[in-house]
Amino acid sequence: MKARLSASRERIVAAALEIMAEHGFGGCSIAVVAERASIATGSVYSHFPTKGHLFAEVFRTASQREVDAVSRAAALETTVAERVTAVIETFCGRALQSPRLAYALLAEPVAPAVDAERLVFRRAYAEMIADYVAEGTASGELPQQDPELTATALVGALAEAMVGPLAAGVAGPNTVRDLITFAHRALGVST
Amino acid sequence: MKARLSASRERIVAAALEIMAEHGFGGCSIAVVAERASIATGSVYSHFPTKGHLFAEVFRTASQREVDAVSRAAALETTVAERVTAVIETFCGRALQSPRLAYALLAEPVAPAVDAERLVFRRAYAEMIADYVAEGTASGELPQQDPELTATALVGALAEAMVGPLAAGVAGPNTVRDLITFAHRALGVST
DNA sequence: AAAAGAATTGAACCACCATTCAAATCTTCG
DNA sequence: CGAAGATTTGAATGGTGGTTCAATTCTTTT
Repeated sequence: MKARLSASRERIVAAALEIMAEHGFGGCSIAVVAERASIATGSVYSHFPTKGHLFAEVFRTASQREVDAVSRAAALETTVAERVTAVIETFCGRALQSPRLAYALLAEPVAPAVDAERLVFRRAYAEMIADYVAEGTASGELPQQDPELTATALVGALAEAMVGPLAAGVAGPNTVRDLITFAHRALGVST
Repeated sequence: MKARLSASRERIVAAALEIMAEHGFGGCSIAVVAERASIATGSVYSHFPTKGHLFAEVFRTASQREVDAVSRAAALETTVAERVTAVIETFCGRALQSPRLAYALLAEPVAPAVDAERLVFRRAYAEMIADYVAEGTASGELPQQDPELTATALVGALAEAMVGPLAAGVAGPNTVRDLITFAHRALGVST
């Protein structure tokens, strides 16, 4: 019984995730999500108070997955330079693999309730990077700087550099390599 | 007669600009704009086919103004480093002076038709900066790099670094200074 | 000054979609 | 098995706000 309840809740989220990865948030009406989850539209409201709550959770789930993947990749490395390289390669690699999803998470116009989650998403990246930068300045690998600001700016740089390729459907073969160079220079990695 | 026509067209755009600078695009319904312009709601449609067209033009007008101001400031300088400094100072200074407008242009969720103009807006900045970067690599002031990518990444970095302060209403006193340092490092300006 | 044409008015229309709720179905327990 | 309670159904509701259009007002022309 409880199982059935949480099962259909998960089916709703899963259905919404699929649709959003295919068509973005724009294609996600309650009716469409309910149909994909094989339940009635009204039943969605047994599990979520409003559409905003549902899609906030969907956004959170999808973005957590991304942050985790990037975080895991970075953790395998040791120097700040290597970690930032891993962050960029993973971030860009995944974005180019699932462009519709990446666009939805990074840039698609959405309702304010969902937009708030996007700030959290970007801050999660920024905090991860800020930690590495702080390590680097502490150890002397990097010159003195405000880790928060550097990290925020880097996240912005990555996101912006991806939006074009995501819209166009392709990235130049050197985009990722050049972004890594950009980031290393910006951090002050000694060459 | 013709004068009257284009006069009220301009009044519509001016009214929409005011409202958007005060309340963002969210506060801009056709009815509100028409009222501020002292015309009937229906009359808006004698000048613009749809709401999207109107606000695309409004967005274009506002952003052109910003790009021009930044461009003018940069043109007064000579080295790439100084020009980029001028770009950042002008960009951030104006954004912090008119936070509601800056937020609307940079980050506010909007209809897709208007969103398309945002890409143009950001590209205009990126192209300006790309020209300077190309100059710099040609003259040897900067190391070899892809000017387009560097410029795009810098625009993203600036925008992202401003969103927080715009939402909070204030920027740390060192934000602009640190952003300039970030940009100079990223470009490879020799210290 | 009057007729023809253009522009303006603003209330009504309509499409869209989130949200609701009474009826039907299913689950649990005496 | 049958009653009580919980869940699901999906058609109906409602709010929002862009868009339309017949009636009106203004401008131009003769």
